Amino acid sequence: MKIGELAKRSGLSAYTIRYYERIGLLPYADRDQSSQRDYDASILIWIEFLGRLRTIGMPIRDMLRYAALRERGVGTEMERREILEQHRDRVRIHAAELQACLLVLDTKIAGYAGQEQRMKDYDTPPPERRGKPVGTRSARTRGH
Amino acid sequence: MKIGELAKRSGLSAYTIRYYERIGLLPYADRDQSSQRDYDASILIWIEFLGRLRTIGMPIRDMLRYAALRERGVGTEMERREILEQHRDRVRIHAAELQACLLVLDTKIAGYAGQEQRMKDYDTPPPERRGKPVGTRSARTRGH
DNA sequence: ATACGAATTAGAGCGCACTCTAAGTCAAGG
DNA sequence: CCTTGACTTAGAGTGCGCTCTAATTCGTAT
Repeated sequence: MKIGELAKRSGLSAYTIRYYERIGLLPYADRDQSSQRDYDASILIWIEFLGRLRTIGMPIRDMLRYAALRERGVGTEMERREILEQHRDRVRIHAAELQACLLVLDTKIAGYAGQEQRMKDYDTPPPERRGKPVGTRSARTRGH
Repeated sequence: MKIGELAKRSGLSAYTIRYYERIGLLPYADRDQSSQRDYDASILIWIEFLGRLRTIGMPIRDMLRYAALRERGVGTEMERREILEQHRDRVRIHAAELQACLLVLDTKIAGYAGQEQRMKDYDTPPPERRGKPVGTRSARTRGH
């Protein structure tokens, strides 16, 4: 399979595939006689897995650590598991924050819906409106 | 309240507060005689709300649309609600994808856990290992 | 008086994850 | 033969959301 075909099948662009190879997320691909990459379908499983890591927001630097361990193969299972577990736990926390925010948002939307035509300059309708310890972002998101 | 105090209370850095004002996310703040920003505590409610939008991953350009409508005040409720609803729906979809990925990840982690010392070069342990339509990222994430 | 800390501005820089350009090679079809 | 289109490389550019620098001005404490 050449890169165009892999791009179609994986959903990544050819640019991204080359980029991933460059940085080490994808293993260096064999080239044919005219130095074009020739892929085995098995790479799709790895790309699919990477896609999942991306969906859950794992930074590329962590995927790289994982990819490096995977290349080393046997004996690296524990470390790989740890990477996965750590990120999973971060995601669970983030997902909970997300749900909390969605809940508040729904209340606000309901507020707007219940107002239809009227409403003054209130930006925060009926419910909620104490407010003291402000701030919602998670530790890993904040940079300082 | 000066910017340092607001920074502490809001969790944003002073840099970020100035940046938000610059781009229009925060209203232009009154300055005192020595042109230092002087904030009213009420701004915290707005910042808290922005924090929530950020937590749910709303891009700044959408927050800006919302902020502009809010500045215009009365008569913009419907549009504001639409912005919120649209993003909420996107987030719900993303959250579902997240859950699906977490599930698969948990299976994989369990696989590693159940292997402890052994395991060959399998990167994808016991369960799963068909694989055909690859690709997990959501429409808004993909750029092509 | 002066030193300190906290603020101001314009604008540069950063980290991330791509995304694209330019210039060139190559195989297959008309 | 020659065009077409898919590929190759190195490296530049993009969009996002901050984050920081430099130079300067204040108000306050010693």
